[in-house]
Amino acid sequence: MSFSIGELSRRTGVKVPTIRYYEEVDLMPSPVRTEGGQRRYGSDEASRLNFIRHSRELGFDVDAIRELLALGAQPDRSCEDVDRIARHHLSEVDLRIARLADLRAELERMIGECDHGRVSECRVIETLADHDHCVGEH
Amino acid sequence: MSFSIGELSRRTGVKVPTIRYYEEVDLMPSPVRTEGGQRRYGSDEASRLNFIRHSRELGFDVDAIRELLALGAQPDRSCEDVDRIARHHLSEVDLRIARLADLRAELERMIGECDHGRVSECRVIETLADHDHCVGEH
DNA sequence: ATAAAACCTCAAGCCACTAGAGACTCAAGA
DNA sequence: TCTTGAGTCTCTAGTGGCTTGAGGTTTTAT
Repeated sequence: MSFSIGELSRRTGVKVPTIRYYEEVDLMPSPVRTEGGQRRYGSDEASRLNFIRHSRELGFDVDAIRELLALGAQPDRSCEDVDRIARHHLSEVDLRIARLADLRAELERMIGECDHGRVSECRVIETLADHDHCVGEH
Repeated sequence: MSFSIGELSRRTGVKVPTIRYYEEVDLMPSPVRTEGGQRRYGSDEASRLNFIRHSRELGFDVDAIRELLALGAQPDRSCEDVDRIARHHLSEVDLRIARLADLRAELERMIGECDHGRVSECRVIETLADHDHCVGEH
């Protein structure tokens, strides 16, 4: 019923030092301790940690997760705010994708222009040196 | 012919503390100083800094830029290595785009399933809590 | 009883900067 | 020439989300 931090780590896939870090930044509560001072966890903590891990995998930052956890603890509340946080995050992900796509295009164009000759006439180096060679903006 | 760090900043769009930081990590050489100890730059430094800025905008990390700068300084050399660095970076960008796209799909699905009722039956919260609700892997 | 594995705390490191404090220098105008 | 104020200097610390390591203690299995 009660297990160590190593076992919690195995169950959730979150590394031991990371669990301690989450405790430090108050994402995880301070657990009970054995007489010798070691942490002992139960299934509630495992669920919470799974929630955190999954949220992190989806790219939510620690502040957003804190908010989501707080909202999750109020079951009767409307889930409007949850939706808002998720949508906000989605729009940020969209932005990052768009920026990366631009960048990718620029990189590919740059690489495509290289004739594999000498550095002195390398278009990659030239493009990096002079922003004016670029097609889009970044 | 010789200008201050603020002027260099204006010409390149790189912030003053960032220029000093680049000097510290040896991306930029230590410039000459006035008697009073202020940095003075010339157009070579401005070109180099433009190269750095543009490379950073394209997402190259500091180590890659150091390599590119070193290669750029050897004009007679084949630009094979330049190509390799750029292609390597392109493939990493592709990876990031792919991961973000997966994530985006997951987020959108999650948001789409929310009926805007109470938190207790919120699919967003549920999905975050339980990885098994997910379609792909991450 | 002992040995090994797991655990503890605390501090520092990572990346690429950014911010702020407190002191100094420089260029332009009076 | 003097003054003013904008710009510059160094140094330290902070950011996010951890990771790594040292040096010591506890737990567990034999």
